[in-house]
Amino acid sequence: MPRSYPQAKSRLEAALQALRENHSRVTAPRRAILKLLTHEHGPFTVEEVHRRIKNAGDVVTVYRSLAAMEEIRLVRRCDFGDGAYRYEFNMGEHHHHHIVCRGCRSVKTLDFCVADGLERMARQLGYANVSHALEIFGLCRRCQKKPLEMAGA
Amino acid sequence: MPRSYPQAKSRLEAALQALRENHSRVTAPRRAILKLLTHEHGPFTVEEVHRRIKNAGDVVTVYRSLAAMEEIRLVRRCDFGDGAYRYEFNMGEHHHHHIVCRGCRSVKTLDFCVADGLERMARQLGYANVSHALEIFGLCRRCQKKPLEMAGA
DNA sequence: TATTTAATTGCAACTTACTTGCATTATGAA
DNA sequence: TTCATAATGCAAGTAAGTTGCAATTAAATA
Repeated sequence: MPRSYPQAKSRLEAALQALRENHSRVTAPRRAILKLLTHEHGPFTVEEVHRRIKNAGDVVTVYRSLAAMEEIRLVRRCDFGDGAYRYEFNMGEHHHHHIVCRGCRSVKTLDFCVADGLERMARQLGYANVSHALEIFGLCRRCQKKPLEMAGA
Repeated sequence: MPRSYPQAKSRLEAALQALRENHSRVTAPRRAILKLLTHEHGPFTVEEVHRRIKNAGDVVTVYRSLAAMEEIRLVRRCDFGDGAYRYEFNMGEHHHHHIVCRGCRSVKTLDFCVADGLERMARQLGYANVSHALEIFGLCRRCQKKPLEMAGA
């Protein structure tokens, strides 16, 4: 059940504005991609974005658009370790993490982070440009009842 | 500079024993792979393991051997988000994490974990079979001086 | 508004990491 | 020593993502 964000429209407008400010162009595919990402709870694989959108154009366009958006920090790429990267809208929102169901791949968002201390430590160890990736995996309640979907468990 | 583990030999013996106890067979490729993993500081990609070993046989064999070893928890797979999984020897050792240089891909091991609390929380939220993936990325001191290697930065 | 330029797209071909099927080989239990 | 079956090697196959290039088009400028 696609959950809609509040203020999705203004988020979309802000995103398009950010594109323009970065000498990127607002095209039909990009508009459609951002509409999906700002209106529904992701993250989405490239394939999902492409499938769910009418004017998203070629899949290659989706790849390239998302890469461009990631570069200007409109979108964040996450890695659930299952062979396909996922993208979620992340414009200035604070850092957060996910709990990912190994069965149905549903995602719960945690709005805090426990790894700030680790980043600080890495900086003290002399690293620059520090970041981190943290994902929690498990089997959600529904999937615990459906043994067949327990692929990755 | 490959750093050698203390007690590497006994670790290797224990690993071979674990193979046998799991109805797996000790073959030349597997012996060679485990020798590398127990004697040098990883983690290594499949390609690295294959390249560095004389009797490792076909790359397919390395893929299959490492997968088999992962299944019986002799080896842990980690994901630095750069398109190739890495494997490290991890036989009963406690859970830990890495700081990975985005330049040279060198790895520093942290012998503790901050995500236990998160796992507990996920379980309270109803998830079963909980695990997590956490990696820290940064540019190590050496790579900060060599701008050309800053590929992923 | 018309012109211009450079970003974006679509297509097709390619790369890379990894997997699978199957006949052959060889480990280790009996 | 025999023998079941685990593991290997080879070749072919996937699947995700990338690249080159000509055609298109957004938006800056005249």
